Amino acid sequence: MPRPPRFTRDDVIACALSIADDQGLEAVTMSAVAVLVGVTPMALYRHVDDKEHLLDLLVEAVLRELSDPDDRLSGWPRLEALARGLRAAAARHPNVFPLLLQRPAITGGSLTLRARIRDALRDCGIPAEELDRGERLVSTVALGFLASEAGGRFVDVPRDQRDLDFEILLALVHQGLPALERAS
Amino acid sequence: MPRPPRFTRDDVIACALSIADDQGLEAVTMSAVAVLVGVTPMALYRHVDDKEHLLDLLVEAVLRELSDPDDRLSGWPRLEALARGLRAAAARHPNVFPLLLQRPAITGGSLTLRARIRDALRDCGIPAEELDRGERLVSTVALGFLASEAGGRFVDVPRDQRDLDFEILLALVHQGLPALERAS
DNA sequence: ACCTGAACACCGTTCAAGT
DNA sequence: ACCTGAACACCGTTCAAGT
Repeated sequence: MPRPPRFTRDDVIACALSIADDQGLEAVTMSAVAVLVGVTPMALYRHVDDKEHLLDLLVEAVLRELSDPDDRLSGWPRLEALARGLRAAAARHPNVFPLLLQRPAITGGSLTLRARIRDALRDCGIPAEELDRGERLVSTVALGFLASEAGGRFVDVPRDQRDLDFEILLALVHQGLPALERAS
Repeated sequence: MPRPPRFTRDDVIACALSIADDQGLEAVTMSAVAVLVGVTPMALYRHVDDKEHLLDLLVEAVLRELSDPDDRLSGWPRLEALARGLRAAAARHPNVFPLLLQRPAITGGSLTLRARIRDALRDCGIPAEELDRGERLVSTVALGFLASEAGGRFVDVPRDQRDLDFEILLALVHQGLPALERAS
């Protein structure tokens, strides 16, 4: 007997994300998610391969929140806007963010983020053959800082100090871009 | 009846580390460690508070492997040597390394690492009031890259390219140091 | 077609009991 | 004092059965 599904994959993701935000990643258990969806844990497997898959979807959901880059910006300001958008997403979902560093960036959301970074770098004058490396360096520096911040490595550092840290890091990358051109 | 202990905390750490190296972090289960020690899982709790504590000890063990900085080096070369030493440790224990970003750096090993970085920065001419920030930035950049590398985010990037990435990252920080002096 | 109940293998951890 | 057996609460996951 065909029956209409009672919930969607997006429901699962939304519930898992809210648990992660409220109580941390380790609270994201299949049965906790199921309770929030209003269903038994086994029903989740209709929409999700397994727990690892669910975590990947969580990362995707966070990346999908990134707003499209402002078209009026170009070059360095555009790259900077990307970085600030990423930091805002990290602030909204600090518990999910460390996952970004843990798995290869091959899903849709992280691929488009990487493409956006490369576009901005090209716009900054980085030669085509250095775009891949530039993207790796920029995202490594950004994710390193943001994962540190989200992961609590800076808990004892006041907020305004961390804000300044971030600005300095941006300046560091900005002034380092010309060196990237020379690298090849 | 007093009895001599059959194993030490260091035995537990060594076994856990070898499991992590060989089969990954998720294979480090209390019972897997116990099997390798040659004892029941419950016996581990004599030497370790709980599993989280064991993971902290694992991080400590990796940090303790870092060799003392070469006294003949000073200034930037010394900082560079620290970074290369850290990368070598990450290469030996890629599965443990992502943990470094996950918890506050307040244990013995990471405190001495931080102190060494600050010492090297002072030696580079960074003013005293900027040493803390300098340490945060340097370790963030380094850990971000190394955790990315260890975590497999660069699996599809050939080794020699990653080596070059690392050199460029070092150069970026090197040339950015003067900006740090001006920050205050 | 969708969801569930029952069941399985595994996990971390406690505590009283054995030596 | 040190280790273990038994037990507990919890985990992810499967599969046949219900609707």
